[in-house]
Amino acid sequence: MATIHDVAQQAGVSVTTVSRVLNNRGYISEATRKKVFETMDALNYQPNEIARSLLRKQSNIIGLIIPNVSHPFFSELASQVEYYAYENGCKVLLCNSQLDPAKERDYIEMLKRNRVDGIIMGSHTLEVEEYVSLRSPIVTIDRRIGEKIPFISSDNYRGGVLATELLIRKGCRKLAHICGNLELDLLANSRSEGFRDTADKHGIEHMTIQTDMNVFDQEQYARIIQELLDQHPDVDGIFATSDIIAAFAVKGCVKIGRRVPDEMRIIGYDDVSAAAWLTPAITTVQQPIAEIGRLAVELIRRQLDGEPYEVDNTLPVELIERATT
Amino acid sequence: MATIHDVAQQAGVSVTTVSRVLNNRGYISEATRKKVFETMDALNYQPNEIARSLLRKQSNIIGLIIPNVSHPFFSELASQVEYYAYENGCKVLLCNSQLDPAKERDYIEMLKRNRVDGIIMGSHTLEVEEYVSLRSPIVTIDRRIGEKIPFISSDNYRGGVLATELLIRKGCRKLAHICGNLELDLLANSRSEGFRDTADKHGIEHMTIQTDMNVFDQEQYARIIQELLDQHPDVDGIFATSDIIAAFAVKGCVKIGRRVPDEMRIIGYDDVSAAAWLTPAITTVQQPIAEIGRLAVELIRRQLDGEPYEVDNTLPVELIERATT
DNA sequence: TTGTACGCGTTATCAC
DNA sequence: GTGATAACGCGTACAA
Repeated sequence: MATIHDVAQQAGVSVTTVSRVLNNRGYISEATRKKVFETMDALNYQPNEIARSLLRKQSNIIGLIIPNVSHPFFSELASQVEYYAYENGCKVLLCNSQLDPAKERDYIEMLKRNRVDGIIMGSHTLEVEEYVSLRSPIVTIDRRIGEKIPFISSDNYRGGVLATELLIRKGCRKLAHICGNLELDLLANSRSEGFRDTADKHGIEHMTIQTDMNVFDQEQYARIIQELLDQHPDVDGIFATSDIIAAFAVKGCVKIGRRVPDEMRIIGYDDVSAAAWLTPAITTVQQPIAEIGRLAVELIRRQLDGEPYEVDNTLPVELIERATT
Repeated sequence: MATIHDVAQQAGVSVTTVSRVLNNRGYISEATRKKVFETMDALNYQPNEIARSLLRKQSNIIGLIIPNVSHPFFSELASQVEYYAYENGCKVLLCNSQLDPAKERDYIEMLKRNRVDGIIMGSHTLEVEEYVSLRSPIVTIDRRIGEKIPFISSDNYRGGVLATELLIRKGCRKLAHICGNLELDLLANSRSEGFRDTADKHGIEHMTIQTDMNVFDQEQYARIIQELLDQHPDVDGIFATSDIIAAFAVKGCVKIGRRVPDEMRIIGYDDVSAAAWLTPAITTVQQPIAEIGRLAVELIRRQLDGEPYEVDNTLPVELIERATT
């Protein structure tokens, strides 16, 4: 692959001149500029970004660490992050932690060694201390890990309240809430609090079921739903912490002939696109995924540029009523 | 951030020595090795991969260009690619082309400038010539672009045959096939041939509907289905080119009271995980997504290492019968 | 308007 | 066993 020297030699100028036309800096005569451009594409020259990065001490790469892109919520988030990163001239390095602390740690170190501009953390299996040691700009999604480290999350508590109130308003008498593993220190856990508080306030019987820490374990979802329907036949309303789990709840009901929404009302969380095209379409609490992605990239950039930024970025949620309630 | 010089100075040795312990090369006394290691984590030293890459002329980065990760098929593919890349000590750069030729071209050039180890092309909006010019190892998914460039695809023709035969066997009298835009030069187009040939062979009436070139345009899917059901009420079997489109077909039927599978049989393609947890679960032609991802990474590595490799990697498909047939 | 020389952080080569 | 030094490809003072 041709280097800047090759171009310079071929064009009969110095490397400085080539560099100048490349970066459009300083004064150069129209003649040399043209000649340089010509030899550049004659040689099919592509400037070596690695050398540039080394010099500038910036890679223009953003690391995105999430449990797994194959989960609809994270795939949509990744899509948005990529979109806004591209708009800002950045590249996205995709890291699936699988919620494995070793892999997450490994990825963090890899990103540091590669001098990424910043890290968007959507996976949180490590202790807070491990993150603060890294100096590079960081943004967390759905977890607070320090006084000055910006985090983005939807208004989880309010989401829990909205969902629960809807179920109660629709006449549910006994509620179940299926959430992620509460051992993980996530802001999403507030959904459970919102659920509990609201049910208590209305004097409605309720229960909460945690999933394991595995990523997106569909068999587990099916099993949990089945056990719930089996052991608590009087439950007539479910608030699931994701649309996928809600979909499994629907499936479990259909399987045993429980009619949705007449005999069982179900509500999810996230509003991934699947929630809309499922049959029946799932009532859900919408997170503003595009805004989360946009903000994540912006917060990295702001830290990089030394601009002021908000630490607490709690975004509003919206209840989307569809066919399962 | 500390450099190798800082470590050397602090430890009272030369940079060469530090480099040696870092890479475990040559002979070094146990004493110095220990001392170097100590100062390394005292300074929280992380070797600069960018400098390494510059020297080695290898970045250990694989570029993955796909239409959009938010599409379930590509999100699952991306997940697998990341999995196997990680196993091979590689990183994955995520590039969504949005099926926009300008963005795809832009990403290709970016990847070249960043001297990636190889490119996995899952988006194909450009002419063949534009790909062959890049020297770096490349693997295409679902498109053949040259005699020596390896491609991976499922056995699309056979998938089309299997799906169509099933519909016919189940008693369908008039079939509709919804495929992607046939302007795109994709091997997936063979599914349509398999469909047509099989229907012809059995003397079954059939029609084919193309979608636009937009990525994952859900409103379009809904519209196409509605028009189909509206204008061709006698169609009683649909072969969709993706599970998502199949899901929209189910939704459209439910909406107008057409019972699935009694009055309308529907079959998708891919077998993304959603196909299993949808209600009803979707009958589909399974692509071996994990194997595609594994192979893609391996083919990059083989080209890099100068090992022999297969050009035609057509993988077997499997018909998965579920509730929509 | 253009060229020379140095440094970015590493590793490989050769010398001691 | 260990240390100087020259690359890798580029950008930028500084000089001309």
